[in-house]
Amino acid sequence: MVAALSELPRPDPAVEELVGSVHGILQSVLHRVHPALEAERISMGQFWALHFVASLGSKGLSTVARYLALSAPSVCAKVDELEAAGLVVRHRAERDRRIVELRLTPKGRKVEARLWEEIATVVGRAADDVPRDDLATAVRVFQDLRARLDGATVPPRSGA
Amino acid sequence: MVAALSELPRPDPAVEELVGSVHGILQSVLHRVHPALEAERISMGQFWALHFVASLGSKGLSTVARYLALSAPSVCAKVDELEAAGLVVRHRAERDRRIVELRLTPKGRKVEARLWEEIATVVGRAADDVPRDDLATAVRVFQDLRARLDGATVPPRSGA
DNA sequence: TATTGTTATACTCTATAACTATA
DNA sequence: TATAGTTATAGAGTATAACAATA
Repeated sequence: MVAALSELPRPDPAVEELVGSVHGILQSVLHRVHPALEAERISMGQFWALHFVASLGSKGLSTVARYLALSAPSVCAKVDELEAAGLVVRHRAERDRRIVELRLTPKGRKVEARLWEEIATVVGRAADDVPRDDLATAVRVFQDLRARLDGATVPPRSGA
Repeated sequence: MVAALSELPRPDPAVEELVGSVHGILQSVLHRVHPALEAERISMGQFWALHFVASLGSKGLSTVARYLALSAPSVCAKVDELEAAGLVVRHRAERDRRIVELRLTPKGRKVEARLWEEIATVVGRAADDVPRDDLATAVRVFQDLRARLDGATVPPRSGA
């Protein structure tokens, strides 16, 4: 039993620290932004959908679904809600009429901007006394990591 | 309309980049770890509960709930499952018999270790060519941010 | 045939309210 | 009276399967 445990030493503590911190931060931030989301009458999931529709720029629904790591039907339902709220519009692409392109409405852009403003305030306050260089390094490291992780984008979800 | 938009400039782009990257990374990582979770027969939520039970060291259920940013009943249900799976044990504290302390079983420790090993592998692979110093800086920045954000731990959830 | 999106349906997760027991 | 935990129940969120339209 003891032997079995020693065959499973804690892996690189830096990784656990990093992932644990990341998880904790994201939770804290999103938790604090919750009131702002309620004020805009949208859910967390809708916010991230809005974010990817905005940042991917007129891509099809399934592309957005892939970035959200959600199934197409889930995203389809979310888009229904965002469309009903007047934040997003669908329209068929001409060159391939199977594809439904998504775009933010002006209202959608405003809502997204307000929410990022809120997040920036929360994070900015916490990052207040973090040296600018260190913060810039952290941003760069995370962009690199994301690029590397997204690079071999996870296949739809093949088992194991 | 244009004027209204210009009153809402994109906030500090570094913050949006950072939070966006963090969100993307966490999603990628957790998505990739999904098969390992399935192999251990536990859900993502159960994994994080396991993590906090392990890292908080014999704290009560509601403390764990606060760290998970979940309601007590939700965590209570999760602990039921973890206990049924033989990963966690409950026992009443003697000094205050209202409190239910939580601890990992040896099996729970092994499962947690294996999953962190998997996460470390995934992240480690992506972090392969990131300079060690930069990675260390990122870890430090995130620990600071988390400490700052957790510091004024979000109250139970007062509206607005 | 393969792909994009949608609809129908069931399951998991989470929360609020009400209850028990300790303090 | 207040706090820790549990039970009961309802609501979001998500997935899989089956379908429609287009390539």
